[in-house]
Amino acid sequence: MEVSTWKSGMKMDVNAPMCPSRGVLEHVTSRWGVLILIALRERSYRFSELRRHVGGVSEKMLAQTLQTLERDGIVHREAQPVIPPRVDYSLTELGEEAADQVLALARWTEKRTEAVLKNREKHDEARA
Amino acid sequence: MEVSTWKSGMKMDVNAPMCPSRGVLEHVTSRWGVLILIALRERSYRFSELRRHVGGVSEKMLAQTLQTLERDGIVHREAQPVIPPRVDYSLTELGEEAADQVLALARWTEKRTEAVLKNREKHDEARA
DNA sequence: CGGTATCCGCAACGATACTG
DNA sequence: CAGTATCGTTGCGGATACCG
Repeated sequence: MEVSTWKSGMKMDVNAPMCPSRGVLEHVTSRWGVLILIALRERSYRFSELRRHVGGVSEKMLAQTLQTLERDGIVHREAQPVIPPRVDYSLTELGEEAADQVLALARWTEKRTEAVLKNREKHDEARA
Repeated sequence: MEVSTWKSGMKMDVNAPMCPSRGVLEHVTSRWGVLILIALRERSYRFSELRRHVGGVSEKMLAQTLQTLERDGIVHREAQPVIPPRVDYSLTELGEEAADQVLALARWTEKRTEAVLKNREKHDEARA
């Protein structure tokens, strides 16, 4: 598995990585990207609905993350020309594949969170 | 899948989330966490070796990320009392599980990066 | 070699106000 | 309702220096 193409002496611009897959990976593993993918895997959501379902995300970050994922062809945006406006977000086929992977990771995390918490306690008291 | 326990009107502190699994998820999906897990899944690495293998990471961020993952019980740190110092990093059992999930996601990303790039082009020219 | 400590700039982020 | 615009802050992350 190729992780990097960086060589010492090269100028490394992380936001325009020579390894473009790293950029894609960062989009789907981004803080809100992960939660959006998991939510949309169940069903499509409207903007505000999604904002409520994913707790703690600002309007700005939700819009921004959705735009990024739409540009990547992972999220599909369907705006209906009605008043008041109605916009539905859903996963593309590509997005469903991504969401499956992300969900597997999230499920593992949930299953193992208790173990991680125990480890933190042990580690902290060992240090004290 | 429970994504959030946030309710409107609650004070939401994202760094001490009511849903602790979100914190764990953010550690393993963090920018360098992902790449470290993938590297360590192959074999154990020494500090500088790991730094070279994961291109573009600063000493500070590498140390910081490793400490976080060690505290979570995902990475094992073994320091040998020799001169010059030698420290090896490897995955715990918990870490191997995590790395498997992350690797699956990374593999998917690599397989689909081309498709994403095409989508970006189409999306950008549609906007122009 | 394998870190820690310190400084600091800048992009990311959140809150708020506003618009179609 | 579904965003954009603006602004203020924060904390991520790089650079550098130093230590055991």
